[in-house]
Amino acid sequence: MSRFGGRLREYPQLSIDRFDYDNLRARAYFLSHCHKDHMKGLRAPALRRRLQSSLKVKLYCSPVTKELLLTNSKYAFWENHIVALEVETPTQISLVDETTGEKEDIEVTLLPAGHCPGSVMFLFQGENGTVLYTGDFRLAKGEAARMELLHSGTSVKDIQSVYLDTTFCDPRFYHIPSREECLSGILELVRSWTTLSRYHVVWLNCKAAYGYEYLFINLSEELGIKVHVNKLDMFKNMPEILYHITTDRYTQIHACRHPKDDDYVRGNRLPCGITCQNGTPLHVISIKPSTMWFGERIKKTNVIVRTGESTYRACFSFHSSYSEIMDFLSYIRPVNVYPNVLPVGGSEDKVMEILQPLCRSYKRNTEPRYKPLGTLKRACKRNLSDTDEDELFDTELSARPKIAKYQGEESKPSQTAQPENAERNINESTESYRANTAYTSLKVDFVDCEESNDDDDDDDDDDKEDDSEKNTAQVLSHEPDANSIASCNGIPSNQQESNTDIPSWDMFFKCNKVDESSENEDNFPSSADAGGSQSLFSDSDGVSDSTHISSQNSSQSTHISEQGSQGWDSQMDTVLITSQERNAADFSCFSRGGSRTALLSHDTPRDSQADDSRWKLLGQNPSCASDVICDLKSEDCEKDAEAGTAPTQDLLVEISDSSRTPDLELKRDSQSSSDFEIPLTPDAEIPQRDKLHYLYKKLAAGESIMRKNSPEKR
DNA sequence: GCGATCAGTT
DNA sequence: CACAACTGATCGC
Repeated sequence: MSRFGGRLREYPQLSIDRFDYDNLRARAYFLSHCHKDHMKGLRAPALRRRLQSSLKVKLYCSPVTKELLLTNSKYAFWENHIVALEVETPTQISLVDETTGEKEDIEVTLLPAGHCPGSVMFLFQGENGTVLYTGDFRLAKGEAARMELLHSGTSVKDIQSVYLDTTFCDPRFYHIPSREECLSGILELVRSWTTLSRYHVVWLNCKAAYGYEYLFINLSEELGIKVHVNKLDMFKNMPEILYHITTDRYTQIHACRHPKDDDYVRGNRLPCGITCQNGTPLHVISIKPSTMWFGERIKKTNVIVRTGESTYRACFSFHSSYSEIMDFLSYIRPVNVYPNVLPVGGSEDKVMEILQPLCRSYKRNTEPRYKPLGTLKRACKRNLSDTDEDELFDTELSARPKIAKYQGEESKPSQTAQPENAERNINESTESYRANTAYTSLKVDFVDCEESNDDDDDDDDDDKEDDSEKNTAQVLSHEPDANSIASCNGIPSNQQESNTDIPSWDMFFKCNKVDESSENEDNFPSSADAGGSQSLFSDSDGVSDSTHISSQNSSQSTHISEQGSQGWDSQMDTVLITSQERNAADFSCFSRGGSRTALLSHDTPRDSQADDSRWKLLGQNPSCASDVICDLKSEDCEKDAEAGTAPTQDLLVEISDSSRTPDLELKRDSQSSSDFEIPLTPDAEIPQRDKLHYLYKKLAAGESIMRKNSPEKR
């Protein structure tokens, strides 16, 4: 929850996302998105009075945010004071003090934030420097590098300060599965249930906030089932969304709410009141979107967890993970950074310890030489291409490559950020700090790959969380490795980036990233094991697994079939889908295909240019580049998709997928995995071109390999 | 009576 | 698991 006071140090005459106290005297207001914690004071009598006596005070926001706001009658009085600014369109605004006549101009640019429909970041440029207020955001790694308006030419703009969404700025939240991974997991779960009969329905236990729309859209598009919601008038002018939601209760997917909805659902009644259709009782399962995170080393990657007989928890996050935040900030490299949010158990000091080393102001102290201003520069297109190549060959650690790229491209690569960080840290003296920061950027990407070396430390953290799993965890751990490796090899990474570009909901949000981590729910030995084996690449397991898995699958299928009761409870409970799996699974295909199309403009059937713009408003714009990559990916995806088994099987399939994934990969993986858990094997780290080529060929041939999504991160 | 705040719940 | 919201109690204008 935002605790930002509303004003920037550099431009105190503006108020952003806060409208009370001193903000009542602002010369201009800005609203990043329509969540209540960013709207404090927005409908207070005091502000309302001020508007009535002012001709010049305006509230600036994205077109979508304006629409959502004005649909609520409580904010209707803003109607003549709201100015919708197109996303990614620099706009000059005159700030006039109505009492003194004093005037100042400032340029503001809205950038897609990927948090919820209409969410944006504000980039201000004026006399006191360039300042970026992120609002709440979820951007996958590398996305900042693709935002042209954050650049001047091929380099990142000189940004004085960043006011940052630090919701998950804690190493504990190192990794959060990508939107795609989460979406694919949910999709397959919903598919598996709703295909059992028309009386099998799913209730998505979403809170009232905006932000789940892309989930509804994707489920609707993939399954052909509209989502029941309480109201949809706020989307009346957003056909892309409107088309996929309904107020007709007789649909198989519900996201409706009721004060006692949990009780209702427990009683097999939907929040909208229905319990049966055509005299036939409904079979309801509930899926609660919630944030799941994984430490750097965590191995499990389940994005769906069964929490009861008919209840599930699905990974979902509106905010960037720790590694995403670090990637973002390390790319921007502002002079200063200010947290907008205090992480749950954290203090401002702690957050600053993590963030400051990534700022230029901090650097100076320790190392002047290392990244002077603007080291991170990366053109969009370039990035993509670079990434591809790099990933493929660069090496080993996808992560490094990235960093290297960022910094390296311009300044010489001599050393990456690490040195600096390390030094700084030392100076600063904070250890934890060091660990966090130093690695963060780097690790993020490669942790898995390369690092078998480094990580040890990190791992520890993860372990805490994972504890329960342990044994399984180990197995699982392999998985991550595999992934990482794979990614390292480059394929995944490429995919990732491309993915980022591609995802269908891109329009809405950019996602990307994939990782592997794993997590959760432990317990189910059998399932867990399976999971472990699942690792796409996981090697050794792979073989045995497949068998094993198959059994599980069957169990799952059973489960899914509904009653589950028997066999699966024990095994299934926890189950579920690992991110990896998903990646491999169709979803990735879809997303890519879709996204890609989206970019191309197929995306949604109706998308046309107009739509595109709208989507941008909603969340993000299709990233610029990706095309080439996208294509490649898409192909892969398609192939994969084809290869993919029947939809219903997905859950099962996914698991199996991982297992089946490819021997080839397994080999590597095995190495990698072994590296991970055990010592490092140098070999493992360094991908070899031959292998890479081999894998590529396979991909080209449509043969299964690793999942494509996995990519980005490492 | 309305609004803001806080605690508790989901 | 955290989040964004809602509910209800309390307090002040």
